[in-house]
Parts: sequence; structure tokens; C-alpha cells
Amino acid sequence: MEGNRARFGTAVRQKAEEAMGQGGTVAKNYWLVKSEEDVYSIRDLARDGVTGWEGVRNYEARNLLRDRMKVGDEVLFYHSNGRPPGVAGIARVVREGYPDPTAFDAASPYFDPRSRPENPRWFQVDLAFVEAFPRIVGLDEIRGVPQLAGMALLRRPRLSVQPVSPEEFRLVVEMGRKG
DNA sequence: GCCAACGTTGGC
DNA sequence: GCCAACGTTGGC
Repeated sequence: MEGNRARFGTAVRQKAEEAMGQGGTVAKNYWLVKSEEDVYSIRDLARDGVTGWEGVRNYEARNLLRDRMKVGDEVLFYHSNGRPPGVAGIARVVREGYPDPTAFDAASPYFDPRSRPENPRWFQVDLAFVEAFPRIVGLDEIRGVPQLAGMALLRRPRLSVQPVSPEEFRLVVEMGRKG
């Protein structure tokens, strides 16, 4: 659902790499974000390099974007309404939560007059392209793996930004890289 | 602050 | 295109 616009990438990417090189007093976190394949796909992210993850209008997802997602965190990129629906690749957080400008824009489909610049209601992060899998890790396939039964993807339908455990992340990536 | 109506998500 | 699940809104 998150429609999008490209943003400059070099400075934020450098910041991300610096943060990751800081020697890890804080463990990296993992996430999954959903996007409708025909609205904004992993191919669009590959083309853009970096994008603002705008348009999220759910409070639980908002809280994760605003408070929990950190530079360097890795993100499974999920195609909802895909053929098939499934995880298509990996992105990385390169800018932490900041007010979603589309909420202030009356011309945007994500406009929300209740969000004011002096008291913003909706937040976004910037995500950078990392890789596209050679194949989609389908929702049905994920359902079939016992170690993935706890994924929020299966337990929390409709939540468009959600946490993923390190083990879940590792497994899904392994599946996706197998052609 | 309850909860029915409403709207959205997203698989099928 | 259908519709179940479920989050949000708003009347009271």
C-alpha cells in the first residue's frame, strides 16, 4: 500500500554503514514490511535505491516505525497481493523515524488533517535496497515451515510493519536465495 | 469507556 | 470480486 518517491541515497547510506560499523553494543533488529506488488515492488526499490516508507496508517505499525526501527536493521520485503504473495527480497533501514510528509499533503492519498507538523501523528523510515531474491518465498511455503509458525505474518494478518526474529529472518533469506 | 457500524487489508 | 478478520471511529 505504501506508494513512494525516491530519495538521495549517498549520505544516509554512509550513515548506515558507520552505524553498523560501530561494533554492536546494540543487537540488530529484523522486520518485515508489506507492499502491494503492483503499487511498490522490490524492483521499484532496486531502481530507486532508497525510498521513504510513507503511508502507513496503523498505530502499532507507526510505533515500530517511530520508536523501534534503527539504522542498519534489516527488513524482509513482502509483496502483498502478489502472484504469489510472499517475501521478495531484503531492504535496510537507512534513516530512523521522522514525520510522514504525505500526511500533511492535501493532494496525497495518505493525507490526514489530524496530523500536524507541530504534532505529527504518522511516521516513516527510509529503506534502502539490499537484494532481490531469485524467487519469491511464498506465503503458502512459509506456512509449511514449522520454525516459521510463530511469524507475525501468519499470526497478525493486516499488520503492515512487523518484527521478525533473527532466526526467522535467517531462514526466510536462506529459502529466498535458493533459486 | 463501551461497542456497533464502518472501512481496510489482503488472500483466495 | 468476494468476504473474513480486525482495526478505527464515533454516538451514547
